[in-house]
Amino acid sequence: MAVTGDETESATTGDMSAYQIHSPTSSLSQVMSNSHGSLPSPQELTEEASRKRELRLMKNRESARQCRRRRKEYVRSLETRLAMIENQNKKLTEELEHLKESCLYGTPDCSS
DNA sequence: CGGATCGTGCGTCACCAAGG
DNA sequence: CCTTGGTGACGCACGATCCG
Repeated sequence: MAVTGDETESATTGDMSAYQIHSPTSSLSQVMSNSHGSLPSPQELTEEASRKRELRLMKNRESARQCRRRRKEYVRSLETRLAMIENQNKKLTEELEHLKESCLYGTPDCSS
C-alpha cells in the first residue's frame, strides 16, 4: 500500500556524513588529551558522555537500517522460493493427473 | 471533504551473544 | 568485565485508502 518512509528518513537523518565525522577515536582522544593536559572537568565529562551517546545512537540507527534491509531481502527470498515450489507442485499435480488418465484408458504412457 | 484505519518505515531502548 | 553489533519491541509519523 503506502511505501513512502524514505521521505521521513531523509528528512530526519539525511546521509551518514555526520557519522563519519564523529568517529570513536576522535571523540575519545579529545578527552584523553584535553587542551591543558589536566583531568577532565565535570563539564567535559558530561560533554564526552553526550558525544558517546550520540555516537551510539547513530551507530544503532545504521544497524537498525541494515537489519531491516536484510530482513526484507530474506522475506523476499522466501516469497520467491514459495512461488517456485507452488509452481513445481502445480506441474507435478498436472503430471500425476495425466498419468492417472493414461492408466485408466490403457495408453502407452502407463508403464506399471 | 475530512476523520478513521491500515501499512510501512524510522528511531530508540533494552537485551543478548561474541570478542577483546 | 567491558564494548560492540544485531535484533525484537515499542511508539511515532506519514501517505494511501475507505467510508459516511
